[in-house]
Amino acid sequence: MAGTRDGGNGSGGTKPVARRLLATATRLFAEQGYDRTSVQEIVDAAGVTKGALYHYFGSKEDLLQEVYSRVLRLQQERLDAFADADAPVEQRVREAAADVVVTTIENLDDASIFFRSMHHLSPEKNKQVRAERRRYHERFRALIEEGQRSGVFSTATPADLVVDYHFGSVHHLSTWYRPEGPLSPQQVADHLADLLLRALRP
Amino acid sequence: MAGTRDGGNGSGGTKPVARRLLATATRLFAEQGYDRTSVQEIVDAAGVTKGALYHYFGSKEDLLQEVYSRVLRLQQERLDAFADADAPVEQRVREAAADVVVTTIENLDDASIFFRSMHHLSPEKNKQVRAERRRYHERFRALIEEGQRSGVFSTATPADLVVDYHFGSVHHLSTWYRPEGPLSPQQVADHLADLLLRALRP
DNA sequence: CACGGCAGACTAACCAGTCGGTATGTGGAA
DNA sequence: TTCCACATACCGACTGGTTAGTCTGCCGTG
Repeated sequence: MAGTRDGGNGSGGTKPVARRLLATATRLFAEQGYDRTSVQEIVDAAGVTKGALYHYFGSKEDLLQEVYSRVLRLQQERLDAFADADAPVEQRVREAAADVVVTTIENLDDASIFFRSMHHLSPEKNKQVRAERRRYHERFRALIEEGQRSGVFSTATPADLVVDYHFGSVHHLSTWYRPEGPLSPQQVADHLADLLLRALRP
Repeated sequence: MAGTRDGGNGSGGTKPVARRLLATATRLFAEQGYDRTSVQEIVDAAGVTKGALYHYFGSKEDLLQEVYSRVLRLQQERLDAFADADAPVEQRVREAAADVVVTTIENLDDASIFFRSMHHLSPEKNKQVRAERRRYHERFRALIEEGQRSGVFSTATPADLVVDYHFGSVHHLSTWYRPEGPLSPQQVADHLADLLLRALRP
């Protein structure tokens, strides 16, 4: 039934038109929100028609989910790499905390869609996204707990709350960060990671 | 032209029906999002008809703006009170930081609407809301800067970023906080304020 | 009787998704 | 080489359904 439809598969060879459609949709969703963006607008901006869009994607919602899974995959991979590295906990946390800030800023459109439009997904897809998000959260929490057990981090705050505290600031980036501002992504990331580490000092 | 329309004025004597409509709309917007909630749903849930709603409000968007201005008014008042108090900076920051967490949790519906649906407002109204938010932000920043100047807070991070860091976590509350969870609003608030203060230690 | 408060049918606009049709490309048989 | 069969890629008019907002009129109260 799916024909050439591009479900939500791995990475590899997506067709140029499909890629352009997804990129255009991402931009428009970020600018105007999911509900305020019509399928017609997307195909017009991408220079094709509805026939093309529905040839590659099953529904408007599928476009949204594609954005999510791309972001989640990317960030999970990066977190795993930093967490598994061979370095002191303190440094691994700092690098992971800073990295998620940089990649979030570099994909600010995806991020703002992610945090603003998740509730537009159908219950099943929403559940799936939440599960992936939890996996990410747990991985980060484990890292904090490791530091707390080994005594380099304070145990004054439950690790769960610490993670939510930091990801709050990441979440918030799309609200206030502007590329034309005075701070580079890396500078912002270093500051935010520093705040986290300072808060965790015993 | 406005007749009995309730623009977006002060506090005082709003009619019961108008209050019920606003409360119902707030709940539905928080549950389903602004765009996914039809005016028909709101009036059905409130036990009236469209005639009543458009008698008291000029448009669906006006309902949204009412939610915003109520929250902003409340939080600005409280921040001013804490900031103007006669106490050491450290304590004033701690109390203000904790208070905004408590009041956000106590009005979690308003908060999630606020952070998720601001982009649904028309440009003018959006601008107005942003201006009020900036006022709030600046007040908080001034407090941090005062502490930095007097040496009780580290100057390692620009005050602006510190404010965004903390409000990120406040913003984020509506994503993860659940009333049935293990922590009371006050406990969460104390933890988050503590994290902020610990991060600011010189 | 005048008017605020509200009912509810109505309208004009819009939108996601469908579907029959067309163009382009590819591989194999004659 | 020519021609046919078939699939992929895409077009765009159309449909069924929904929505915000309007408008006419009723009804109880002062």
